[in-house]
Amino acid sequence: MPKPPPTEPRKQPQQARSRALVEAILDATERVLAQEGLEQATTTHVAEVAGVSVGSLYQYFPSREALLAAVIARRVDRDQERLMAHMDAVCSGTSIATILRTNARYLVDVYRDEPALYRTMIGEMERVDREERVQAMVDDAIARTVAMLRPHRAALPIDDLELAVYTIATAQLAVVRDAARRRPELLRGTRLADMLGTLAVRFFGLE
Amino acid sequence: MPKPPPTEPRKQPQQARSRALVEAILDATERVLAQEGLEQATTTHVAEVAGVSVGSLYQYFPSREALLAAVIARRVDRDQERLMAHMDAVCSGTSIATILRTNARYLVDVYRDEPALYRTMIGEMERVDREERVQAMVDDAIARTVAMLRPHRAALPIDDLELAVYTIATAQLAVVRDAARRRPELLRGTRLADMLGTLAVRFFGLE
Amino acid sequence: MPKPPPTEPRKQPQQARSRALVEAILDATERVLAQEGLEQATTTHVAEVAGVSVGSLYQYFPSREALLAAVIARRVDRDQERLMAHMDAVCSGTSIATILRTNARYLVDVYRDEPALYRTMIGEMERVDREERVQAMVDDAIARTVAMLRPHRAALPIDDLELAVYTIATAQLAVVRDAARRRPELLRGTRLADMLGTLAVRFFGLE
Amino acid sequence: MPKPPPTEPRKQPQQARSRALVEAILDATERVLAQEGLEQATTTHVAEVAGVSVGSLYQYFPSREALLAAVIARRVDRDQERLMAHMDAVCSGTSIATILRTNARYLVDVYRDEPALYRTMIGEMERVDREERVQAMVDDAIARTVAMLRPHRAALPIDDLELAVYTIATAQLAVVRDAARRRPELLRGTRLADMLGTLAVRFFGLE
DNA sequence: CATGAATGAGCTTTCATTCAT
DNA sequence: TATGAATGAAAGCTCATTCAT
Repeated sequence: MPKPPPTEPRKQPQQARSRALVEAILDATERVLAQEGLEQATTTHVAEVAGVSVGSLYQYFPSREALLAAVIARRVDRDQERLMAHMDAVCSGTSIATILRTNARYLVDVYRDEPALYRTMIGEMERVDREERVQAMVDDAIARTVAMLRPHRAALPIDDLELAVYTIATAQLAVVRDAARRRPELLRGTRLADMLGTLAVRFFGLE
Repeated sequence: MPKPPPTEPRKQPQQARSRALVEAILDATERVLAQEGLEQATTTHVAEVAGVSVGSLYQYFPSREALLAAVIARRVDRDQERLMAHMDAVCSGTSIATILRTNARYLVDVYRDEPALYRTMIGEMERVDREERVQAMVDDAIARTVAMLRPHRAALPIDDLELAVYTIATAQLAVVRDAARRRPELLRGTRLADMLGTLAVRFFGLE
Repeated sequence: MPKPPPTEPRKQPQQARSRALVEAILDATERVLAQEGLEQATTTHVAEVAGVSVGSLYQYFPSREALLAAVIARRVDRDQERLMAHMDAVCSGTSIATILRTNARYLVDVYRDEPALYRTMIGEMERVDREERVQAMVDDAIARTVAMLRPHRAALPIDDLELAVYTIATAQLAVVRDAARRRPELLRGTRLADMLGTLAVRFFGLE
Repeated sequence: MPKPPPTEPRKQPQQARSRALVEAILDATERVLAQEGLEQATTTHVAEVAGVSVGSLYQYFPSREALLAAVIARRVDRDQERLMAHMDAVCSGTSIATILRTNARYLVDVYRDEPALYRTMIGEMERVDREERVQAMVDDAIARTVAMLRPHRAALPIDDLELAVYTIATAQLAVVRDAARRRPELLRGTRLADMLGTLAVRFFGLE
């Protein structure tokens, strides 16, 4: 039997060639996940789609599990980067209400591109890398928002600020994910983003 | 085929026995899903845990897929029943705000019992029974809420009532599910339920 | 695991009821073999078609193997009876050529009724009951024919009479079986029977 | 997929290796069929006997069915080749009687080598590859013989030439097969072949 | 390093057979 | 005795993983 699979990335590919290979494999995995689903994402098939051999795949990913984790990690990192960059850019010199509304709009943006991929991945996200990255990203976003709101705490009709931010963040994220899966058309326009902005703004009694 | 003896509740005994077996198998499946995850929910293992043979399992469920679908169906049916019963009971003679708050509390109740199970199941729910039950239940709940709010429409600071209710319902459900998965302790107290109630109430400008 | 299955008939059902049951089961088996094929002839399915429980089936047939053997045995016995009766009836007071021709016609008759059944059974016949009945029947028929021809031995252009009869008997049987499987329409008319008669007659230099 | 090095007989080495494996598996299957019978010819067991893993077996044969079909196909192809080569060689410049006799001898040759294998295979042949190869081979042989005899039609005491050839061909084939199964010793000498030759010759009134 | 044929544990599913009722 | 639910061995097949080339 195959040994219990390690999950850590096998190496840090520093060479450009390796990096390119890793990216190609991750891209192929995303493509398969998005178009054919989790069950079809076998190592052989992914390698095939990536145009490399299974052996090469295993050179960079010690197990299927690790491959899936890496796909998720990459997505999450990208999303986080975008989100954080956005929050940094926006956090200075605007009203909190505006910030909350812009954030909501941004969140919708992130999920708009690849609804099919997210549909498949969201389920796996929890399982594969639960404690690590996704968690961290969300928690980081929550922490930043808490930090942002803390100065205005007194003015807000909120007891437990941390819980409130967790609630609203989770709510927004979940609605976007649900829409990605079941109502992708909602991601196209502005209405959902507006609604999520309003949700936050009213929740914090800002309007 | 020989008939059962003409006196007696006809096939009650067999049916009772069968029913018990089916329940035992479903229970075992839930246990495995909750404690060991989807991949470990093999037909052999589930049968083992249920204390029956694989053969018996297949007597009642034509395939692994069908078994998983049945687990979900049972859960969803139960939850829906509880939720609907609750909504019926509550909808008369109280303020809308109170209704929204009570609903939130109830939603939390439903998910409190088996967080680990829902953690695993939620991913599968989409895949196995997406269009049918889960969908129907959520949509039904949304429809009821829309119906309830429509009379007060003019007073609400809401453009698209249907979208608003979808948003808030999805948000509440998702937060509860997320909590079930990642912060089960939140389901124990009242704070999360209160927060979700407040989320809805403020969103509809009712307070 | 099921024990190595016995093949002997479990009991000699002397009571009429039992006998009827056995016949019903054998009939059902033939029907299933003819219409659905060997693979579908599972014990459960046969029992179902026969309108009895599997348990009852096992009361009379100790194994599936035994059941199939019994079906074949019954067929063979019947065919043999018919054939022998025919040969007895025909053997007195006619020319050998006529006898051979009539035999051929009779052989075709036997296989005409249930081509689909024979199609399935012929393959099994060899396997299930090879040495016992089919063999015995053929050998008996050969012996009778040899006996019939021996007096005229001198007049026949044949060295090894036994081998010659084996050859012609096997040939006729095989052609009929092949026709039953692949050209059932040939069994309808007289042409095939005539041809087989001619085959024998000419082989023995009788015409 | 990376290309093989541009010099060298391209994929010859792999193909040679694969081919050897395929042959090994087919050989093993024949051995199992001959010595243990159809039911024992499970994919696992065949792989074991061939000294490869099940996985490898499935790399080359998509299913058990396909494996059995391949065994039969290989046998039939070989036999057909031999038979056709023989008929071509023999058909010029001899009397028809001689041709018929030689053919019979040849037919016996083909079945002499592996009686046990044929015993098992003959049953399967019908089922697995009925319409395709076996049929084609027999029909081809019949067609050739018909063609050969047609010029002498007037001289033959035969009405329906096609039916006559079908009859004699089927008869000869069946007798040989029956002998392969039940009287393998008959295949050793010349007597059976002579008898079958005589059968044909006399049937066509050639002697 | 890359390759992809080879491996084999383990999954889903079937069905002959038994035995408590 | 008849029943048919229960059993579990064993089949066909897949796919993550390895390693000789």
